[in-house]
Amino acid sequence: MFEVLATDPASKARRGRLTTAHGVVETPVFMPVGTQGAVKTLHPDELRLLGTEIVLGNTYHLWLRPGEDVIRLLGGLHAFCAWDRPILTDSGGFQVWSLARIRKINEEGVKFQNHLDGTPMLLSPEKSMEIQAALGSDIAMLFDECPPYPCERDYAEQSTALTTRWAERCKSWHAERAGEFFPRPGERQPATTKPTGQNGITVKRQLLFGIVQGSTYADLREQSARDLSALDFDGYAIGGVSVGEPEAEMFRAIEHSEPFLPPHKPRYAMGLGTPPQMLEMIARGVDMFDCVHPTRSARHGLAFTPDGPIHIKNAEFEKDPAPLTGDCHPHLAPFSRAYLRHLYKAGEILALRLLSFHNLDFYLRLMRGAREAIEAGTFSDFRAAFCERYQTNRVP
RNA sequence: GGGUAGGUACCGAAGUGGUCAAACGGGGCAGACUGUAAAUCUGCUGGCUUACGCCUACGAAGGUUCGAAUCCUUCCCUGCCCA
Repeated sequence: MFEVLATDPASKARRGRLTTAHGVVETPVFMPVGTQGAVKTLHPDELRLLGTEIVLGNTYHLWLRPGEDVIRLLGGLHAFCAWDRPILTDSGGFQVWSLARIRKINEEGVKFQNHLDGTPMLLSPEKSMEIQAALGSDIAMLFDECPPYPCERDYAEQSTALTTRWAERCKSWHAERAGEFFPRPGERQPATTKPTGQNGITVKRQLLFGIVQGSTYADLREQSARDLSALDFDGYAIGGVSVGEPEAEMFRAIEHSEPFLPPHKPRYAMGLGTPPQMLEMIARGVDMFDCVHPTRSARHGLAFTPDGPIHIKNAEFEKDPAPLTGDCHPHLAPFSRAYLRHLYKAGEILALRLLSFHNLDFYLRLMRGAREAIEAGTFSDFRAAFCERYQTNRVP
């Protein structure tokens, strides 16, 4: 399922290949976020044009609307949103943390009122697994409890233990029942489009990833990583990051978890990060990322460039004839900064689409660059050069 | 020509004696955004000043008053109605 193809001599960076039911994912990889079954503003053709290998969907949001039954009836999430490449679904644990107003966590699961109409609901490990199986994602995330930052030691300890117990329940349910949903009875084998490479491996089941918690406590991170490793998941995420903690804590969360995860399984840093952060994470042994930053920031007028992000709405670009970057994607190359600024300020939807496309291109290209650098054994130079330019040469 | 309603900051629009450099929108300028309740949110927006503060300002000019965007006089301009 996951092969490590090359490693960087000067860091923990790995070049890998993850095989799922809907195709191969080359790592390190960035996964655009498509919470409600859509990467906001973009057509699947555009995602393919970008070379997107895998996208995210969200259990919580799709459960509430339109409901997993609807999606199952329409042929599963891939068919529903016309995306034939891999999909990873997040379990809903994060949403329970981030938006459910009134929530009560107990051993069984989380009781809360949903954000749409306040209906009382219960999300449990089994329910999350069931929804994800019904959606038919290639990778399901286990249902965890994402503690806030900062987090008291006592709470973190209990929360981490709970996540581990839930992990066992997720695994049991998944092992016993996911097959009823996935692969879907009668579903024809997906016409897998393998973005790069072919490895002859076929996967006919939904993969399941564990999520390491432990907040900012090194020993809890270690314990969590060890406990989850013992459960033998297909991959391991590091959770409880991107919840408002300082960047240093984010890196420490990785450093405290990674050594205790099996080296032959993919590692996924949930919800991260900025371009330099991702390279730092790769150097610490992370293989997979997802983040709303490139797409949300795009909708707010931020465009990524090798010299750092720029606010396209700023007056300095009013008459700037240059494209966003010197080596723009051909899809974006015809457009000047002045035009993009105009579109944004005029409230034209096209601005949001073009900037989303551009930012994802920037992220995906950064990952391709990292992969090539790891293969070439030059990742450390690549990382240093990128970060140096990104952070110091802010040029309009 | 007569009547009538008005002229407030970049625009629209409140305010009708002191707490007004003037509410609120828009526009403009800047910032934030990390497992997406986000095409969202925040700050600034007369001049000088780090600030205290000072200066200039509610069509124009005079006046009343301790004090005027607010009251009085005249003038200029605009909308509408009548001739």
